[in-house]
Amino acid sequence: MRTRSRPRIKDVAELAGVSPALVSFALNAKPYVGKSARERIERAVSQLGYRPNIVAQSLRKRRTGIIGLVLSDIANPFFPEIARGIEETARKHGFNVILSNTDADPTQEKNSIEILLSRQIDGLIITSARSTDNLNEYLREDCPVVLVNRDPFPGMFDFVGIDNVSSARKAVHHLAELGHRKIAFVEGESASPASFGRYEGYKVALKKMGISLSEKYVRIGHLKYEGGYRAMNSFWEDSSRPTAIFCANDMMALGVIDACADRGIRVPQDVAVVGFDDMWVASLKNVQLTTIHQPRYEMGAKAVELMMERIMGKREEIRRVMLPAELVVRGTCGETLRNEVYRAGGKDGQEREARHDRMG
Amino acid sequence: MRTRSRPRIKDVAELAGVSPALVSFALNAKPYVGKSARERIERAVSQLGYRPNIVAQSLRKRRTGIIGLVLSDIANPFFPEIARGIEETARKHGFNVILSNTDADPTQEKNSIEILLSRQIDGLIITSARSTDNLNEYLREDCPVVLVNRDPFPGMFDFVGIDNVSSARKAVHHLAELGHRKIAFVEGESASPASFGRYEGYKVALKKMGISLSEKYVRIGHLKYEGGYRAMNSFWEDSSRPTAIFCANDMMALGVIDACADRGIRVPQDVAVVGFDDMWVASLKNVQLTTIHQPRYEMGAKAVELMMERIMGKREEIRRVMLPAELVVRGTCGETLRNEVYRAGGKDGQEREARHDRMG
DNA sequence: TTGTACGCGTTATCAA
DNA sequence: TTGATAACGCGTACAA
Repeated sequence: MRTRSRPRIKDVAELAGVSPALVSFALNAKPYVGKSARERIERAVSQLGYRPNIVAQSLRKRRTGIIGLVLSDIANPFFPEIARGIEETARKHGFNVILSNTDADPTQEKNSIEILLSRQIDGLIITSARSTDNLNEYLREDCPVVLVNRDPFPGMFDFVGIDNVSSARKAVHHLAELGHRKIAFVEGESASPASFGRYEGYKVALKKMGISLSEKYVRIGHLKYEGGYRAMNSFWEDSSRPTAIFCANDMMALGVIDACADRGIRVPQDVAVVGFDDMWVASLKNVQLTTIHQPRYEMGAKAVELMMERIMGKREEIRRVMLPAELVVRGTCGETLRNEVYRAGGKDGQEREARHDRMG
Repeated sequence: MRTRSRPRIKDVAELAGVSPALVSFALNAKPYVGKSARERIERAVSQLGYRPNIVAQSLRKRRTGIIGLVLSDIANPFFPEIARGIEETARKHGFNVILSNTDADPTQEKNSIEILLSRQIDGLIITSARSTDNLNEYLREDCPVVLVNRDPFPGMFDFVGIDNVSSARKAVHHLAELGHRKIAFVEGESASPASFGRYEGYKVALKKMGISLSEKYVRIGHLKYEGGYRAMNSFWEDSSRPTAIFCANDMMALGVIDACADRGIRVPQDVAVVGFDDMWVASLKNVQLTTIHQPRYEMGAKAVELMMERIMGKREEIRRVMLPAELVVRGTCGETLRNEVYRAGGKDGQEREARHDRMG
């Protein structure tokens, strides 16, 4: 049995003996509302349990207070922390977030974005866009767009990410300094500018260390666990056996490590492995993956900050924000087993703790 | 420079030489719209790039097509797959999802729900509600509620979850069958009915196997990694050394395992460990955690199905749906190292693969 | 097939 | 300064 429909502003106005407009003014803390009227209105509001209808507000104000978040799959461990940063920061600014998964399907992505625009969202955040996406279409839309993690069309949209080239360079440089000369690379996917940047960094580091680049040490793993697993097997079967493997993400590194386990190859004694992302699994004692830490929460939070500047009309020019990404040395690169180097304090500390929390 | 504001239905009507009402009929595939008019309308729509304003639609139709999803923290590895199941299924039904994190803070939760109700959401899904939450308040609201994972007030709301008692019983029974008599339990938190159910199952299994319950084998780990870590240390320091440890979730099991690693205790040779949830980490070769598989994607999907029945007014009575949760035997319980038992095929297969995917 | 009221607040105009 | 009235945002539903 449904209860009576929700009270409207008119009901409040009648109960308080004023006009609806005055109720609106009072609720929006506008000036020029008499004290006695204000009090009667407040009483009426709480008596009726009145809550303004945000849909009606949105229609009139031409602002919904909703940000659309488009990503391929929230169940992919890379995204949840970004989403967290986005949602929490948006909420602090009085915005809500609509989540939309695209399965990395361009058609699906287009559909999602169309619907979000129909919903009159105030801003659109797209994470891990690919160069094959037709984002140009949305340039003309009256809705600010911020990209996170990947920037397939640099200079066209606001962007938050990290410097993939220099981060990858750091990782490979570290391996080289440990004495490795046969350093392999497991690439992600070609449509990902992030993955491509990491390949660049790999090449730059090799060059700087005087190591010649060889195709036989490069595989594509499509950013997936299975891809890393296959890449590792492929290295061994081709007898192109590297002593170190740098992977464009942690997922592939885990695949590499598991392939090693199946073949009885010891990590790091026989092969050093380095990943990229610093998923929370990486810090488990049974994993101890050396990797590049991506500040995912902060990426999300910063994306919303950029979005707010746009929504408030405070900025016109495109901004590209690069957050620091640091090498986290753990066990799999063979230097210091079970030694974890983290920069201390700050938001990052909180974040780490939150990661190990879970409700059952 | 903003482009012209988006076209309205009036613009389409004028261009097509018909009334706005007819455009509305045509777009909503209502019958009795003349062929020529229909064609002119379609042309006008595509020429102007018209998209109906869903906010206006929502106001008039008294339906927003939005489902609110309230959870403590999307970055907590337990939730993303549930969220995925919810979002994907909702999308298939033409609904969008607003995501709201509460940090398990009742005040924050209340705020979130109030705002969602103000947004006139058509349904509310709450995952991992606690007995301390004041959900009763929302019973009177004109908005269907479905709970997922935890059901603090059985019979008051629709619910989707698993049978925690029998699942836990299965896990403990398995350990007992392997010969263990000193089986410890690391509990989650008292406000969680799910965690409580697992404790019940633990006790039932012990009784059935003729093992007496002892307080010294029970600890509280608050569902966190650190809690599991501390619990394990506590067992050893108290000299109350169990030969097997059943944890109310995987996160705590990982903490237990890491504590073992730090103390040189071998898993499973010295201590068998069993978790609960089957997070994707559990299947890594370096983890191999025996655990109870929770069909999280399906829980989310089913929650939306229940919600749709409510929204369509097809059902009045409360439903409690219990999905099957199975024991997945891996390495940490010592029976069969590196043997993974999964039921084959079905949605679950897809899900597993998706889990190992990630965009970089 | 069209005119018009309506959903529910906000904002501009006007009156006291 | 304080308040009321009416138009408006944009589609939809119903009577005509």
